[in-house]
Amino acid sequence: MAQRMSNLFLRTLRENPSDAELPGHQLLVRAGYVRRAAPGIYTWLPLGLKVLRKVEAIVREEMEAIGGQELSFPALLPREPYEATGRWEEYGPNLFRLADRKGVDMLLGPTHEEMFTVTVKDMFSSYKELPTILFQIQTKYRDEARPRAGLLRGREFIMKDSYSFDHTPEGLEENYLKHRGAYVKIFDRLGFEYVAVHADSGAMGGSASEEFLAVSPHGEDTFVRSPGGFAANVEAVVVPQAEPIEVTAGAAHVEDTPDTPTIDTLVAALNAKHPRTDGREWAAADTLKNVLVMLVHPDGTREPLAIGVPGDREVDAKRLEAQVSPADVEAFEEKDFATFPMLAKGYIGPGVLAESNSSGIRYLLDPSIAEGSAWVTGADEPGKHVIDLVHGRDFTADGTIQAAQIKEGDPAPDGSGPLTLARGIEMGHIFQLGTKYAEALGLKVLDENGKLVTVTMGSYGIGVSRAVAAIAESNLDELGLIWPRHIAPFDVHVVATGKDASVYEQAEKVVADLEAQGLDVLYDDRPKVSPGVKFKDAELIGVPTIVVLGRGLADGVVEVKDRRSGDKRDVPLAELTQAVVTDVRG
RNA sequence: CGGGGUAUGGCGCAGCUUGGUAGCGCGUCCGCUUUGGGAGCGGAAGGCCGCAGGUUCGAAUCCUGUUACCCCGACCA
Repeated sequence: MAQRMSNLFLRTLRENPSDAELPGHQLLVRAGYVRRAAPGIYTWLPLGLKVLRKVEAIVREEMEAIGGQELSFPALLPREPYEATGRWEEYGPNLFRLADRKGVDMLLGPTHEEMFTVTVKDMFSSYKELPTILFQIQTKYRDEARPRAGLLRGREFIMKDSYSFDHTPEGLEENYLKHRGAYVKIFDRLGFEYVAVHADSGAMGGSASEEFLAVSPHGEDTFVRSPGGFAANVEAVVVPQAEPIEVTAGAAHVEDTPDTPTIDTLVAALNAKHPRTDGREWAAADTLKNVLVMLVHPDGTREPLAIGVPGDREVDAKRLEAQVSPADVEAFEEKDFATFPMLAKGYIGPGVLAESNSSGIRYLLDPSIAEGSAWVTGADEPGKHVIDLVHGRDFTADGTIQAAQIKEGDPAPDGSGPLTLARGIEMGHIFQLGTKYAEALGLKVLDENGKLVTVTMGSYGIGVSRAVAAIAESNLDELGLIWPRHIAPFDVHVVATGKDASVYEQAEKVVADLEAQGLDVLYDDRPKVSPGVKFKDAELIGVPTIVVLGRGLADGVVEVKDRRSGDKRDVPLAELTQAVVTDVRG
């Protein structure tokens, strides 16, 4: 049955809600698709639910096409499996915890690795039952410190998560590639620009890992692309180790550089008081900045770490976190400086850093810092810097770390040219998890030789509700949403205008004919609503084809509008159904 | 957790400086008119002004405290 606007549970808003920021999210609220119930928690109204179901259907189809079997775990989970893997503790405040009436700890599932693993363990005991792909499309809960951007980062959200189970690395690889193929098909169908990037597998462990990012300036992830087609999340970019260069600098010498605690002030002072002899000016890139952070390991122990990067770069917090995971990174505070009196804040240099020096603090360098290169850096005394300090000659570090900020124009790891930076929204993540959870929960099967082997797993996620938001963000104009056809809540939006009863009678026939062709029709039958309101609502709601019955009927024609292009054409009544079917089905 | 901002009817906002009957637009309901670009006129319903204390004859408004929400950052498969 066609959905009549007179009977649709919908209220469109003329003005943007004050708590919505992103254009797509504003429109989803204004057009009556979703409504905020609590911070980061949204109600799916009828229109929104129809869209969500369509996205789910696409994901489900492609998962089934690679042999995935759907199941559904509870959202409300027992503590025990999460205790066994350590995540009851590790997840920290992001985990929604609750207790039942007997005081037994429960949680709302933030992700379901444990449940999949435990369930497969309960049911399988032989390699003959592998490989298996299981998936669910399910509501997840994470008590994010700061939910934002509507559906893009909520505390309740819908995710497809699947897991593959194999007893050999080859099997895992194969399932990983199957998922990769399915993901390409899914994202090709969803209707936003996306890019698959190399990712950091981070705290989840595992090796091969790729993220599918929706390209968007509103994204929270930064990724790089090279002219040669290399693409990676900045967290996963590996800066190559610079080749040693010939030492050309003279002997290192300490100079007075009063009041130069920052790179900017240092560079200015150098150019004023200690100009270079080769004719060019000092630049931030000539300086070596030594940044101190405090690592907090999962067992609670704290370890200071010094990172040396060229002065024209920051330490990228996300890259650093990815490198030191599972440890957390905290700021190096005044009280920490107090315990290391040899550290002169603002003038810290390699002279006291490294495990073999007075501070004993582990000192890691950015790999772009070549052996033989000369630097201006802190002399470990307030108001003093050392010039021409040469890496390998005058100082050494304990190793290197991939933590420096990546900049637009940096050379690409594949050697194809300069990197470009862009932002993206993480829509999917696939990675080879390996045995982390199987090990922790004892998921083993008997192999061909009758020996117990730990099952190796792959983990694959897609943000389903986030996908709805991403589609909205990339399919809109100043008038409203513009859904891709296979995502739209309806195939066609029929608008009857005017007060003449014959228009509505004709519209009923048109609607019936379109439905007879199998189309899903939204019919604006509201009798006392002015045409302008109906047009605005239709544009806001964003069904891709809009059929308008009104004044043209006198000449036997009906207007067919393409929402995306704005093109309008008059079609004779007799040809209308066929014309619309052609538009909708391509 | 740091910084900034806001809490007044379903939505968007004004009023607060200088205390004195709680207002506007949109939406909703009734009537008449109107019907190709968010209609007009007339009528109506709907608000413990976030919460708690305090000052005052009197507090949306002043004072103290508190909570919530939004934005930026930190954080975040």
